[in-house]
Formats: sequence, structure tokens, C-alpha cells
Amino acid sequence: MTVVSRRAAVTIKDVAREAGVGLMTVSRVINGVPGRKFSEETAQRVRAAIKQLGYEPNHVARSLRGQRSGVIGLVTTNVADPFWASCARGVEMEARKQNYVPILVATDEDCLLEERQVAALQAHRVDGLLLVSTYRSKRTTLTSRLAGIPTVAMDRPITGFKTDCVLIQNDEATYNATRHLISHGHRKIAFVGYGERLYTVHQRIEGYARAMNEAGLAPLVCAGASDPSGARALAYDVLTQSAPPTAIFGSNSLTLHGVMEVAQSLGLRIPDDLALAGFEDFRWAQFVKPGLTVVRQPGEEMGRRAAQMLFERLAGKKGPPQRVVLESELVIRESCGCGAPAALTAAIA
Amino acid sequence: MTVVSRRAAVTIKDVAREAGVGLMTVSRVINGVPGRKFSEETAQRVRAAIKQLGYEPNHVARSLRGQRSGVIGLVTTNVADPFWASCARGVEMEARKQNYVPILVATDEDCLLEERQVAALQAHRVDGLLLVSTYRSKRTTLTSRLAGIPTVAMDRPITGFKTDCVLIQNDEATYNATRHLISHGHRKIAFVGYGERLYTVHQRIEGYARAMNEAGLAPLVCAGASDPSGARALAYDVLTQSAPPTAIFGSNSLTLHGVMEVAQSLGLRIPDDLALAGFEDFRWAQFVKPGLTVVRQPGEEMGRRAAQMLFERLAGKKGPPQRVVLESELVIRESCGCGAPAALTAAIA
DNA sequence: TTGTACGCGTTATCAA
DNA sequence: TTGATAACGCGTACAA
Repeated sequence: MTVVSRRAAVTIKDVAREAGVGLMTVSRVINGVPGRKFSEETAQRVRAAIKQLGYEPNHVARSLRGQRSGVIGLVTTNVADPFWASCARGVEMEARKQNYVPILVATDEDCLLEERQVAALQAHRVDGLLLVSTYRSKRTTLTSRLAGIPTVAMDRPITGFKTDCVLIQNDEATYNATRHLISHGHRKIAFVGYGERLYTVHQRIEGYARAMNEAGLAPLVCAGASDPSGARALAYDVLTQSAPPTAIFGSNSLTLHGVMEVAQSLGLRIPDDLALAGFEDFRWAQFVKPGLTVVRQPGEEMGRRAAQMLFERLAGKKGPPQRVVLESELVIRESCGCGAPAALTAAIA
Repeated sequence: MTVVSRRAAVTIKDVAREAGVGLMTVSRVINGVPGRKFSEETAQRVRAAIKQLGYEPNHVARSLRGQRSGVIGLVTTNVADPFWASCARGVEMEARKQNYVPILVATDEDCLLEERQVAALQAHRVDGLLLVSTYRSKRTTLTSRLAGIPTVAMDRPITGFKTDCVLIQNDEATYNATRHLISHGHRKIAFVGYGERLYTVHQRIEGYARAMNEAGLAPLVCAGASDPSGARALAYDVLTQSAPPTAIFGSNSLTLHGVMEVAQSLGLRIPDDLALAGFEDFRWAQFVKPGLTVVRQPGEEMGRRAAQMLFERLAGKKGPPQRVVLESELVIRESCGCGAPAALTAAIA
């Protein structure tokens, strides 16, 4: 692949020539050193030249020189998912404040791809990493790579690697949602979701199972899907067995959607024949009929907080890895069996 | 801001020493020049050393040396919007195929911010730009900056700058949707949307007005919102006037959502009291009641195609700017007044 | 207060 | 087939 011709970029040299000063004077004016080692008059000339030539400092050269690159890596599983999209938005806004830009890559929940992407980010000399890490089913060099770069884990801790992380309450939220379904009189409640090796799924199953056990009910976990059709298959199997559950907790938005599709195709009315609750609120959830009872996760805030923590580390903050857990919220609508469609929300402490 | 210590990276020099060869031999082995200018035996030694040391080529240095940086800029208005998120996803997937990574920045529909972001991308020496450009209400240096970087416009052309672009059919889709509403007997149909200076909004208004005029009806355009609350205000005004419209076309997802909220608060039944159609399909649209009749835009494909066009240019493709227009599709559900909730879709030629 | 020389990691060029 | 050298744009260390 050859590169097309590019307009010769204007460098610090051009500015120096234009302003009739040395290179370093220009550099100093640009970087505004603490000690003000130049006269205001020359500074004026330099600034004029910069403007005139439309000079823009070359981050690449700065970066090579050993300074910060001004780039961070943002590794999610798939930005098309609204939750990761809002997370990316939070990161982007925070990065902008700090004059940083994020490189966006995806792992598709594949630990090998995750490793490759982290390696690529490393090759681009990012100053830090924001990482949504996937369960590692194979040996990878991930943790040794991570040792070289300030990293903040988002949504899930990184297996075998202690670092700053921003998580969201999973168990407690699922516990409360399950209890809520139980309070509606359901005794057979299934948990449908992705593979339980995923940290968040595991946590959610824990909360679900705790609520079930406390109520003396037998947990019914259907985990192992990895895409929409898998979730549908799981839902179909559990809903067509001899004594199907009267309620289902959907571990994520895609799963919940799949359950709805299957329920509809089976002619099940919600919440009368099948009550539903699950994960992830979204803009239109109020207009879905029946309104969905879901756990709302602060995705944007997670991105923002993670970015903030990373920038603090980049600014030199010392200390042991920190763990921040953001609260989630159970938004009660109608799919659980509640009559009132009003904004009856219960905050989870 | 100081940078925390970073593990000293292993360079090509280390590899050369380890393998007992010169720098250039290593470089040649890595880059596998066409003419195979090295013996297989030395190549083996070099590859072994690379593996042993865990060497990873430094993109930053490559970039400085004048080669491609391996980075492209991806400028959208806001990734939290599902449409831009799917677009970003398309770009990301295509970039991955080409061993490129995208830097993600947002403009928030602000032309000044757009300029700043493009400048930042320039400073990072991106090889190319994928840009969702906003209407320029103020003088900016955008076009002169763009002259230096291969650029593909997405969703909207760039004012005053001819370049490759990937657009989506707006007028035709809106024309068809409006005609569909008219076919249901509506005579007073309002168009509610964002500012008409936005290219896409302008196009949609054209299609809407054409359908109205052809039917001998008077267009009723309520444009000028710039956020959800603005859209709600617009919807409220038009729905509470003396002779309110019996149907509304919502120019984007947020607007359509706002109209639904207002309609609900006014106790309007859809589609009986108010028929609705609008832009942007989404995963849950089938479960919204009534099902939403919307134009489905191929966001991911747009991102993918734009990225492909950019990489073709980066590979040296010559020729005048190309314009690709992707087809959109009217997904007919129930909000327009159609009874059948089935997947009755009409492709737009 | 200002300027010069060097090095960051890589590749193009040229010589061996 | 290989290696030495210069250059990319910038900032640090030092000299003027």
C-alpha cells in the first residue's frame, strides 16, 4: 500500500524561519515553559508566524521524542451495542477535556483478538488503556503487555491482573430484580444469558441464585449463549419444556430481546403468561409494550470515571489499584407484572 | 502532566544485536520487501530474535519517518447515538481488516468543534479522515485543512469541499413514507425535525414537501430543534394548535421519540388520533406499541463503505471524487395506521 | 534570553 | 545479500 502525496506539513523549522528566530524559541513559546525564557516581543513574532503558516505541532514527533503521545486506547467488545456506545461516549468526552484522543478497537468477546488489539495499541504507543476485558480461555501475553501501560479496566476486572477498575453493581441489582419477580408470586424463574465465564454474567447469576435460595426456590440457569440466535435457542428450550418457568430474567439486552421474540412466537402474553425482567435500559424501553422492567446501568458514567482514573494515573498519581463500583438502578415498569406504568423506580443502595 | 515510568520498549536495535545482524536486515525481514533481499537463513535468525525479545514495531517511529501512520480519523457527531454507533462499528471492522486503527472524536454538531477535532487528528498525522460534517455557520479553516488529508465524507457532503462521500437516500425514503401516510387518508401531515440547515434534514424536507405538493397538500414543516427537549417543544406546539395535524413524520429517532412522549402526555392514541412515521429503525422497534413505521438506514454499511473508499485512496487510487448513495428501506409497521404487524417491508428502489 | 547538537525508532539511499 | 548513514520533527541538555 503506497501513500498518496500529502501536502508537506509545516514544521517548527518553517515557523522559526518565518519568525526569524531559532527552533528552540518557537518550541519554548509553544510549550510555555514555567520560567518564561523568552521576551514577549519574540513570542509575539512567533505566534504570528504560527498563525500565518497554520502550524500544528506534530504529535507523532513529540511522541517519539519520549513525551506523552496524547492518545489512549479504548478497547470494548463492540461499539454497536448501546451500552458500550454510551461508555465510549463518556470516554470521548473526558478525553476531549484532557486534550487526548481515543483509539477505538473491539474484541468481539474474543480473548485472542483482545490480545492482538492491545498489542496494536501498544505499537501505537498509547499513553494508557481503557479495557473491557474478556474471559481468557487461552494462554495469552495480555497481562505481561499490560504491565507496561497504565490501564483501567471497565465493567469487568482483568483476570490475573490487579489494576484500577470501574465496575457496575451486578449481583445486587440482579438480586433485587429477582426478588421483585418472586414478590409477584413466581416460584419458577429462569435466568437466561450469555456464558457464565463472563465476569458480569457470573456476578448476575450469583445475585439471582442468592435471591432464589433465600426464597427456598431452585435456581434455573440457562447460560451459554454468545449471540442473539443462541439466546433465542436458550429461551425456546426453556419455554417449551414440560413445566416451563413463569418468569425469566434476561441477563442482557440482547437476551431479553430474544426472550421477547420467542415468547411472541409462542403466543405467550407478557406479563400474564410470562413475567420478564432483565438488564439494560434504553431510550425506547418505556414505549415497548409491556414496558420493560430492567436494570439501568450508568454506561456513560462508567466511561467517564474510568477515563478520569486513567488521567490521574498519567498525571503521576501513586497508590494501590483502586476499585470503583457504580450503582445501578432497577427501573420497574410492567413486564414484571406491576400494573402502574408510571416511572416507579427503586434505587438500589 | 508527567508521564509515569514505562517499561523500556524493545527496539529494532535490540533485535539486530540479538540476531547478530544489521538494523536494515531486521527492517527488511519485518517488512518483507518484494525483492527478497535477504537469505532465508538470516531471516530465520531475525524472526527468532523478534519472538524471543517480544519485539513490536513502533508505529510512531514509522509514522515520523514518513510512512503511513496506520491511523485514520473517525469524526462523528456523537457515538452514543445508535446510528453513529453502528457506523463506527462498520468503520472499526473495516479498519481492522486493513491493520488500521481509528481515532474516535465527536463534533456534537458544532462546526467549531469539528474544526478543532480535525486539527487534532491532523496533529496526530492520521493517514485519512472519515468525516460526518456539520453545517458551517461560522468561518473555519476546515476545507484548507482537509486539502492535506484523504477524506471521505459520511452521511452528508462537506460544504464547499468536493471529496468522496457515502450518503444515504433521504429524500426518496421520506417521499415514500410521506406518500404512505397520505395513502392512509391524512391531509394534514407535519414534518418535525432538527434544523433544516443540516444536510440530511434538508433532504428529508425536500422529499416530504414533494410528496405533499404532488398530492395538493400544504407542507407543514416544524424544523429547528437541536436536542430532545427542543423536539418535544416543537411537537407540543404543533399538536396543541387549533387544527392539529393527524399525522407526523419524525425526521430522526430522537424526534420521533419526543413526538411519542408528547402524544402520550396529551392522551393521543396512535395511530387512531395521530399517525406516525419517521427515521431510524432499531432493534426494539418491533416491540414498541404500536410498531413503528420507520426508514431503516444502513449505518454499518455506510461506515464500512466509507472506510473501503478511504483505503482505496490510501492505496493510491486516482480519479475524481466519487459519490455513493446507499439505499434505505421503509419498514412498515403499525404507527402509520397499517393493521398488519407483520414484517411488511417495502424496499425503496 | 537564545541557539546548537543530539537522540527518540524507523526506513530510504547508497555503498560494500 | 548486507550494512552504514541520513533524515523524519521535536525536546532536553548544554553552550553562548
